[in-house]
Amino acid sequence: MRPISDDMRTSMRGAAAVFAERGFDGTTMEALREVTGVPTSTLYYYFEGKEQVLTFLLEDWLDRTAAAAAEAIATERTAKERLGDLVAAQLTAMANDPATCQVLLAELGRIDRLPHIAEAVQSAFHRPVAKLLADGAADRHLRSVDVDVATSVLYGAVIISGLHHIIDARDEVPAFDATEVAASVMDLVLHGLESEE
Amino acid sequence: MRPISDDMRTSMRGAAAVFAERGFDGTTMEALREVTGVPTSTLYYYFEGKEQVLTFLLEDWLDRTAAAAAEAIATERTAKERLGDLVAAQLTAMANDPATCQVLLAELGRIDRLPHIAEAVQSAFHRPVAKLLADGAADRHLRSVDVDVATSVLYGAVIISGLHHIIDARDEVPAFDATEVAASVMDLVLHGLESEE
DNA sequence: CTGTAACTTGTAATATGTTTCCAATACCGA
DNA sequence: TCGGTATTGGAAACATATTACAAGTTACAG
Repeated sequence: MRPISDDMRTSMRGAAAVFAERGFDGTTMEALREVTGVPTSTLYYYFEGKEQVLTFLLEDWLDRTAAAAAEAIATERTAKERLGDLVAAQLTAMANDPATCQVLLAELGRIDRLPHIAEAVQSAFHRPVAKLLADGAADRHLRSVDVDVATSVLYGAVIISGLHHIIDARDEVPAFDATEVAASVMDLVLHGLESEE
Repeated sequence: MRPISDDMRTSMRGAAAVFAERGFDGTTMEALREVTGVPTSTLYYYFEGKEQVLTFLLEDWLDRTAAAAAEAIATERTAKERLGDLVAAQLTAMANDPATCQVLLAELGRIDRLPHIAEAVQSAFHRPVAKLLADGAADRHLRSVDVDVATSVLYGAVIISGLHHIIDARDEVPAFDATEVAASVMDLVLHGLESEE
């Protein structure tokens, strides 16, 4: 893949929507040409094929999300509070780019064959959570739990809740109120389901 | 789609593994013929196309999972206990058929265009959970929470935890110890992350 | 200004794979 | 046996990804 200029990056914006709507195989290069305005030949000049167009979009979004996540947790607040901020940041990224996010989900099943994407998911979702869980155990605001289980649970909770709202919202952007959803999810994840009686 | 005989159902078993390994578009009808032993013409006689082969596999698995879920919650135990049983049943279904499960995840993003599948997911995952949450609020063993949020969170937690283990396990069947994973997930979901100090 | 290399795009060819069609054969109930 | 349905092989139609290539355009170093 050749280096992508900012112009090209902007042109490719709309491509995610096509993948989201029609699925990978339902998306023709012709459709990408139509929506981006970039001629097919040019697409092949920059990308090695259709799949690379897709992975470019995913990595681009994941990188931005990872940056937002890193920023969200780099404060002086308690680990518990920062965990809420992190979830809110992740959901905000989802709400603001529902199409890409939907496509990412569609690739989750074969993520083991897309090492770059798997790594980017780690950076944007798992690693920040793992860090906060460790911090939280240290500052005593969070229970000490199995980090692997907890990151999976939290990742699943965030991504599926977000996807649920995205599908409900059809094509609106932002697809949902990230702060509100984050608050609901965090309430559940922090306090659990069990009655305190 | 013509009615599928039990013989044919059995023949199609292996197909999910191909979809899981190569992805939908990477899977050729030729590969399906090879792995199932069913000639291409016959596949087209029964299914309207490649996509319908896939949705058949998903519905078949989801129907079985829904039945297992229904059975798991039809006991005299408390709602809290039955919730654990339900999660264990769902994870067992996943562990026993990792390929199909992986493919299901891969279709989650476009589930809004597969109404049958969406409905089957509701039956196998969301509705049983929703019922138990209501029961649990009634019998006071569970907190009264927003059902929509909680079902999404729980669904995400289960499916992503399961997928995580499936990917780790590569091709082993069962892919992981469902009882053990269910216990970890339930601990987290019931008690939450917050420290009780 | 000019030459060179990189960028961009249209057109045409090729390769792969899905899907349709149809005729031949096997199977099965009345 | 007869009539219909199920099953299958083979060929052909069709769509699309991908490659090849030539020609136009731009950026920029010298």
